[in-house]
Order: sequence, then C-alpha cells, then structure tokens
Amino acid sequence: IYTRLPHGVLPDPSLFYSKAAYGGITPGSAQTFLPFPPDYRGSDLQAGDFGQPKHWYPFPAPEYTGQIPGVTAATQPTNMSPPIAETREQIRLPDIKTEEDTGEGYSTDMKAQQYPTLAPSTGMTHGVFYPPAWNPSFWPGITHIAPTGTSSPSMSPSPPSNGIQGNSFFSVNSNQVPAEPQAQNPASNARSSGSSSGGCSDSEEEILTTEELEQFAKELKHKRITLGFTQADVGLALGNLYGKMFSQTTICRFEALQLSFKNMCKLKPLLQRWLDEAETSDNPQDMYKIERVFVETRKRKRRTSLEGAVRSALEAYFIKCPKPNTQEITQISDDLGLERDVVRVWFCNRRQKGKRLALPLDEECEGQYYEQSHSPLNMAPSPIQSQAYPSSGYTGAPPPTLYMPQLHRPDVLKQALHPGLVGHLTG
DNA sequence: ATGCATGAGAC
DNA sequence: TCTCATGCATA
Repeated sequence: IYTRLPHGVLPDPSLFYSKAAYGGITPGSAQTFLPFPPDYRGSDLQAGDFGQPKHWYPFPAPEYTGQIPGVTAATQPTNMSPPIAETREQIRLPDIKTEEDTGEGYSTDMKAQQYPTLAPSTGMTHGVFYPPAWNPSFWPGITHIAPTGTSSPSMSPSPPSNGIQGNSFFSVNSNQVPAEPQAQNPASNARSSGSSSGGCSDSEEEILTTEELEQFAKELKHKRITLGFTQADVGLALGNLYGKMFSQTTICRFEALQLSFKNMCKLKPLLQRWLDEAETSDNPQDMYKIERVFVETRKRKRRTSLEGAVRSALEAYFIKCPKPNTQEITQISDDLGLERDVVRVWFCNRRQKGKRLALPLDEECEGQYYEQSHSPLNMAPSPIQSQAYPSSGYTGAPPPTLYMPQLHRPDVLKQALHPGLVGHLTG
C-alpha cells in the first residue's frame, strides 16, 4: 500500500477503522460532545481501578508474558513478591497506587512544560491548511483501496517451547551488531531512500523500493506464521540474535507496512537475516530464547482510554487544526475535559499516524490537503517533510505534510464534525 | 492490531 | 515543542 498508486489511492479505511472508533457517533448525537464526558476515563477502569482517576505504575509488566509462548516469566524481578501471574490481567501490580490519589502524578511532569497561556502564535511555523472536512475536494481521488490486505490467521502457534530454558536464557549478544545488508536489492527502480531526510544511522540501510518492502513484509509474515513464530517471537529473536530487540508492536507494524519508509529500510535487513536463519535452522526455537532484562523502568502513565465521542471530537478539532499551539491545546482540553498533555499527545500521535498512513500522492494531488481554516485555530501553511514513503517519481523536493484523516468518506466525516462542536470551536 | 505514551534528537 | 521510533497496554 505504500507504493504510489495510480490514483493516489489510500489504504482501505476499513483496514484502519474496523474498530469502533466512531461507532458511537451518529449524526444526531450532539450531546456527545460535552465537556467532561461523564466517564471519559471510565472505560479504562478496571475492577480494581474503579474510581481512581489516574495513577501510574511504578514499573511496567515484569515480564514479557505477552505473546511469548513457553517462556513466561523467564526472568523475574527479584523483588516481585507475588508469583508471576499467568495472564497479563493478573499481573496487576501489587502496589499499583503510586501517585494516583492526588491525580497529580502526571501533572507534576507537566509542570515542567508549563503550558504558557500566551502562545507564540506568531510562530505559526508549519501550520498547514486543510480544507474543511465537509469539503469534497479534501478527498481527491480517494475512492478505493489498496489490495494489500494479506489476511492472516490470527493464530499464534509459536514453535514448540521444548528447548526453551536453562542456560540459553541469557545468551544475549549485544555485541552482535547486525551486519550490513546484503546487496540483495536489485535497486532496479529504487529511488534514493529518504536520503534527504538524514540517512542511515549505523551501518547502512538498503536502498529499497516500496515494492520490495511490500513483498518482503508479506514474505516475512507468511514464513513467520508458517514457521510457527509470533510477532513477539521475532522481536525477541532479533534481540537475541543481533542485539536489538523489538516489540511485537514493531514487528506487527513492519508487516503491516505501518512504519515510515526509512524505518522499514532500517529494519528490513535485520528481519531478513532472522528470516534466513529461521528457515535454515534446524531448531528455530533456539532463535527466541528469552532474554528479558527486567528494568525498573520509570513510571509510565496509565494509558487513557478516550471514549468514542471524545475521539471524534478530537478528530474534528484535528481537521480544523492539526497542529494546535499550547493555547489551543489548553482550550481543547478544557472543552473536552481532558488533560492538556493527553490532548497534546493525541495530536502528536494523530499527526504521526496521518503521515504513516498517508501515501505519497501524485503531485496533482498535493496541496489539496491544505485547508483554509476559519476557526481561531488556524495556522500558517508550511508543509514539512512527510514520513510517508517516497513516491516513485520522487523529485527530491520535500513532500508536503499529509495528515490523512482517518475518515476517508466525507459523509462519515460529517458525523465527526458535529456543528455544535465546530461551532464551539469557532466561536 | 492499534491507541496512547515515552524519550531522544531536531528545530 | 515537534518529530520520529518505539513500546506498553488494551480492544
């Protein structure tokens, strides 16, 4: 789906919004956009958390229970009193409440940022103008989808975990730096991989074409499943084999081509090597002997779960202003009853996501993603380099920012952009 | 599979 | 303060 498609096609919206992100929004549910949704955090509350606004864990899950078959609790913090739970659910830390009562644990951190009441609006750096969501021209040529969907059995048949344990557990080789990629890329029609935006960090990334990445990702997924590895297995194996571990998330995103082009190019060689070894190894299980150094990580804010209405509201704000300044963020957070930082992070993630999903469209489409914002939340247009894949016809000029909205259908979008909300924002 | 979060580095 | 790479936690 990263390949530039003939008509500037976007990935199937359903692929990304199969969830119920907007399920709760109906054209008539105006009241959903209320400040301080009754329990915008409620959905995130667990039985034990009930009533507790927010709290941070003192440390993350002790081990990689996740999708790591047979190696649960391979390493265990010496101070973990209770027996390791079998399921993540049970791993509720014994002493979860840390700074929750005050509910200021997070605020404390935010103080450092001191959201200035006076935002340097003059610094409207890269404000991009986006056409009104309801403006059809905002969705040029977006009609269908890229057939990238490689349906995959959601099974996770990890390889037999017989040989997993004992000595091999901590066979970490942080020294084993991944060797430079084999010049396996035909470099046929490869354009310089985002060379303009900084190059490869260490050794060197392959100069790959989007087609190659696409193909490899597909191949990886297929073989991985065939060999009986989960995404988590792969991530861990990379750590054990080459010294750099990755999470299931990253492997998942790689397979789904949801990483930046540059990032894909960086990871590809590692995964290629892993795949090669996995295929040739007689005991592929050896590849994922768990090495999970327990790090008494810093506290991590509990993930907030924004309810559908709030998300939609944010989405609406985003359409109006993808890059709100601190003042605007404050306003939005006040309106929605969210913490400023939650709002800030949401916008950061939304932008990042937009870039990831955005496809390098044809020049003809460029510019059409800039809108005139009539709300006070407008910013000066100033495209920045996209994180998306370079188009085949990469000219060298930095592509514009393409914060592709999550909703690719105007009709649905209208739902998100409820008049009441927009009105509130505008006036 | 994906939403929200963190942190390093760039600007 | 933002971007980007990345991951925990969860749907």
